[in-house]
Amino acid sequence: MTAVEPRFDAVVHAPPRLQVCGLLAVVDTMEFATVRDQVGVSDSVLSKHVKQLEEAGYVQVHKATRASRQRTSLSLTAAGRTAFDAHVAELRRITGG
Amino acid sequence: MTAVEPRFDAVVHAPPRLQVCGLLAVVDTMEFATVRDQVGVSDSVLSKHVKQLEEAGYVQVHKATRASRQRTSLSLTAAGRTAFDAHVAELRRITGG
DNA sequence: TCACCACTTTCCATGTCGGAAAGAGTGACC
DNA sequence: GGTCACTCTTTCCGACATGGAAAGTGGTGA
Repeated sequence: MTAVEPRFDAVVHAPPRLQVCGLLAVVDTMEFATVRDQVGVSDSVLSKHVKQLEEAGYVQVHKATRASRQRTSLSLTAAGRTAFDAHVAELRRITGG
Repeated sequence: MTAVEPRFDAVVHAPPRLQVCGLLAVVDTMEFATVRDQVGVSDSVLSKHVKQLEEAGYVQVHKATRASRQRTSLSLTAAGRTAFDAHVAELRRITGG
């Protein structure tokens, strides 16, 4: 088991973003609408949180036209995975792993 | 391993309060000053967070005069332990246990 | 061109947060 | 009794985060 350096990350910690990261951590990619439904927030709220994750360099947004419909898919970047893993490690440390 | 029902708790989730709960979860009691130093916040900030935990019924505040000094010790209540455990379970669920 | 879809952005009202500083309660000391 | 020190508490404040509603944007098809 590789030890990740525990590191608290406020961008990741906010509930909706923690959920987004948690979802993206176990898949290569997930569609915007799917994430929105899983997290249970509105379009605008998810869009704003995704923007923050994107600006932090944690999430990559990929827009594509699929089946003649605009589809946005999200994925964790390497930095995002690192930050998420480090934050989870910190949560475990705090909560007594 | 008893399964605690995962339940997100905003009162517990805030970083300083999560740390306080994490500390109190592994001891019977801890002094205010010790918690303050461990968490790394000022008196006023800790006082305010403790108040929130107290009002939620999660932390019990016990004031005593020890060695001719006022000493306040904190401890988790049963409700506090339940809420903390449930929140930790929810964090594990979100972050992929 | 117009309607539509899938987000984005703006606007706004509310809530939270921490720092600084004043306040309060208790015991010690003279 | 009065003053001081210690240990929190409370108040005041500005900064920032958050979500809902609604308007806006860009691409697509009729």
